[in-house]
Amino acid sequence: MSEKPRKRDAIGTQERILAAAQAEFARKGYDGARVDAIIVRAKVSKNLLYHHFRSKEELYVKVLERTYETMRRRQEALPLAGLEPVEAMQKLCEATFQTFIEEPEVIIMMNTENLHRGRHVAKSPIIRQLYSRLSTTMETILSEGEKRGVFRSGVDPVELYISISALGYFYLSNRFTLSMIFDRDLKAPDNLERRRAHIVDMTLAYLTAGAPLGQVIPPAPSAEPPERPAARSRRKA
Amino acid sequence: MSEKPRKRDAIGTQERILAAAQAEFARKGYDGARVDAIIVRAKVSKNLLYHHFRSKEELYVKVLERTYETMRRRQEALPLAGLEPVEAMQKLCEATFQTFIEEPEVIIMMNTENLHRGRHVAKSPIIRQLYSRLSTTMETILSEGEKRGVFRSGVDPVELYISISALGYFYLSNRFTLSMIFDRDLKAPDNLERRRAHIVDMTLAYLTAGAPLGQVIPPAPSAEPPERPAARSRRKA
Amino acid sequence: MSEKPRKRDAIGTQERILAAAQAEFARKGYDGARVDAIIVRAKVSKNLLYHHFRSKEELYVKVLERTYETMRRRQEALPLAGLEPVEAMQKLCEATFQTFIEEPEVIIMMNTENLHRGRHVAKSPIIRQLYSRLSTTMETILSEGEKRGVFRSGVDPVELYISISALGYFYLSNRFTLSMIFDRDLKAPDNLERRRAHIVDMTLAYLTAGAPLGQVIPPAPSAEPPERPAARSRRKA
Amino acid sequence: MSEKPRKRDAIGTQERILAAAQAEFARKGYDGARVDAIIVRAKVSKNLLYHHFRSKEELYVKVLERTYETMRRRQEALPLAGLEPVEAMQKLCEATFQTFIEEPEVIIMMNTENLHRGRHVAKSPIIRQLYSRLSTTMETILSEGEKRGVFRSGVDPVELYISISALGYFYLSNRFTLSMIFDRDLKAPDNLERRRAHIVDMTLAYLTAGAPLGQVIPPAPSAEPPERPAARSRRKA
DNA sequence: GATGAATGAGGTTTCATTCAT
DNA sequence: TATGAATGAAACCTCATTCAT
Repeated sequence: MSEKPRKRDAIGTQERILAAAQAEFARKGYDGARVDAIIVRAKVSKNLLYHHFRSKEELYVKVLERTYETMRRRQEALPLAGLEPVEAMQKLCEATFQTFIEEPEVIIMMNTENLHRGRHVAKSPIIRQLYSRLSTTMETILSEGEKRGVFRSGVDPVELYISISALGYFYLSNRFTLSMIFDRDLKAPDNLERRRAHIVDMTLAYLTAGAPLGQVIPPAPSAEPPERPAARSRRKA
Repeated sequence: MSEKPRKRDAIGTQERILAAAQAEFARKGYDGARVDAIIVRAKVSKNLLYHHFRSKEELYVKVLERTYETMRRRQEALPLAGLEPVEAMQKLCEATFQTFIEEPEVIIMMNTENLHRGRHVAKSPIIRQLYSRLSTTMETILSEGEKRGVFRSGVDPVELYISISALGYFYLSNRFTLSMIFDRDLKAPDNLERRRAHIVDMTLAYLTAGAPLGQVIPPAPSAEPPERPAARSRRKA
Repeated sequence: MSEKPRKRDAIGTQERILAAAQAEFARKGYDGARVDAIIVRAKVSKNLLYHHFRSKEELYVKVLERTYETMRRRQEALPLAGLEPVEAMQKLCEATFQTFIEEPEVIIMMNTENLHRGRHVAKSPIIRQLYSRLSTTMETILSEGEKRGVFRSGVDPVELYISISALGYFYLSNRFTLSMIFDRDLKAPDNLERRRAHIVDMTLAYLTAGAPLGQVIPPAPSAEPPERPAARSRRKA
Repeated sequence: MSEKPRKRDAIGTQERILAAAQAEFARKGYDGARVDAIIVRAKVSKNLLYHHFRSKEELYVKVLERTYETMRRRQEALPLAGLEPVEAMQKLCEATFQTFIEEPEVIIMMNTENLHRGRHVAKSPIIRQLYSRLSTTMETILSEGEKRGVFRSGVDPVELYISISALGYFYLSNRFTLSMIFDRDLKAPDNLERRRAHIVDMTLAYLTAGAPLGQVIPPAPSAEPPERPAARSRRKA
């Protein structure tokens, strides 16, 4: 990041271009992004960009793949093994939200891709892999919770995953209009904290409602949300 | 709507332009939209468009306001008065989801506006009004539920509203990438039905968890989701 | 040509662009031609060119069609009716050569089109028409000559037409390299004159060889080659 | 030709580059040719190409010289000595046509060079040589024919050479547009055969017309046109 | 009021060529 | 020597907007 660009360093150059492209696409979307802005940011000449990437679209696809790769990496890095189902689910919710907070390009890249009706993901084989590992994780937690009687049965893991993502993603992706409507700065640390708790709350309430062992007391938030300064609970028991 | 365009019919012309613009913006976003495509769709001359709207941006803002107006209208049309809190909340969830299904431009307009960091909503006074009425509705239902002991207390209506929206909005807005990842056609009628129920389920589970009267049995879906054929329950007690 | 461009004169503008494009394409071929050079010559802005013609290629096709149209017009303008076969054939040869001299863009446009393997002519319906009229003319002359016993029989009109064209076209199209090789300025008036006579000579020698009435004495060149100062005969009887 | 490229084999490398360049220039002309396409075809690095040839233009000139050299070689290889004038002339016509058929790059290289108004030939001393030998051949045949009374006198050898070339060159160089216009595949073997005979026919008709011994019976085509199956006469006496 | 010709600025892409490694 | 990264210049094309008719 702080290394000065070396000459004739193809990999480094490509990295710089990709980083610049990611920043630009994540600020402006595909159509709003400007190749000129990317080359300025990457400190390369226009032709060099086209030497490494055939077109704006190819560059965009590469950035998109990187975005999915980022998400996959974070999901795989989640240490859930050995946790109780409730705690594991809580950590999963928090980590999902945290990813959207810390990798804001994810949201715009996905919005952009969906604006284009998934045209590019459809072609990229890399992306399908994303869910394979996640799916296993999710199913393990759910079946363990069910076995122990703390989760209801019959939960559709896909619906649940979509919901967990939705609760954090939408909050962040639409924060500008929502902030206007509700006159509340959704990015303020306190509000992020509250949202994090709310997401966990809704998810666990859903999973434990009607479970054999009945409603669990929602746990306190995990002591340290990943990679962020300590958060304080505002939750009542 | 079916009247043929008359000359000197400024309102009709403006309407046609707005409708065309909405269609174009809702397909391509702001940057992807083309003024030329709008005039072709609206069957007007370029000059006429610029006569009625000063610029692409102003036209976009007008469409954006229309979008919010649509949402406001639908919210006001919701007949919730006199319903029990649980049923009212259920209907509110379903109606919210239904709006996103039936007015798909809402999603892209809002994504686009948030891509632009809410630059335009900020300037438009019309938009702030959206929540005023909704807020009252929501608070009425929540306090009534609390009073009757069927909802927990201390629910933040803003968080809840965001969540209810999120659960439907994200599902639809990201359906292209999600469909790829999960290999499931999220727009298929059956899947929409399941999603509708899931949203109600999560919302009510959250509200009733820890409520004095304990977990309520989630009600069957409302007999007729707005403008759609009857839906059947797939839920277990 | 000497009119100054009027504003908002679509036809005039298109004409100016086409004329400029013809000049540029006829100087440089398709790949060597520069859109920038065309707009400078036509005194229009780049965007205006693209307003009237969708692309460089479409512009090229339009010029190509014009070229064929020019040839067709000249062929139809040929007053051959009522002439003796020998004289008619002589005039046809001379007129063909004269066309290549006076419309030099014809040669480069056709060379260019053939360099591109006829990709554009293939798509243009206009061009096939070229031969229909010519074919009739040619067959009339040939059969009349045969009937009168001055031309041999069994002449293939297509081969003959190709030959008549070839004798003038190649001389002009390859005049730069030929001039080098032979150290003779092929465009000099005297040399053009000699060539014109040679073409007539070869053609008539071919047609009259073995004809019933035997070898005719080649006639003196027509008094006035179309639009050119009088030519003198250098031929021996 | 079938040797695999060795390192340090400058000649082989140069040859490969030239062959690739010839193929590329002969397909696309000078402006349409791409240096990148040449290096890919030649399987050399960009630097190597520029090491051996200073520029695209120099490379083009080298290819052009090769093209002329090819023609010169073929002309010198023609075994005309000892033949009767009529037969010699027939063989010369056929060989000329055959060269254009078998070395198709000749046509595009010359068209290209003439498109550029002979700029490069002008500088190259090699090219002037082309005609020196040809000239002798031609004059020998003509004077012998004249002496024997089978050819007319006063024939301009330059005009005649241009005509003989023209009759074959134009037929092939413009075959795409001509094929369209006449709806006849000019490259089909039968049509090539007819053309070959037609060229001989026209040439001999011209030379023998008005010769002291009168019109000769055009001879049957030479038994074996170079590298092609026997051709049959279609001519009537 | 309606048409579409005209424009300036800027978009993406290409090409021959050079040069560090 | 061989590779392919790097470059400057310029290519074709697009877009929102204005303005004569």
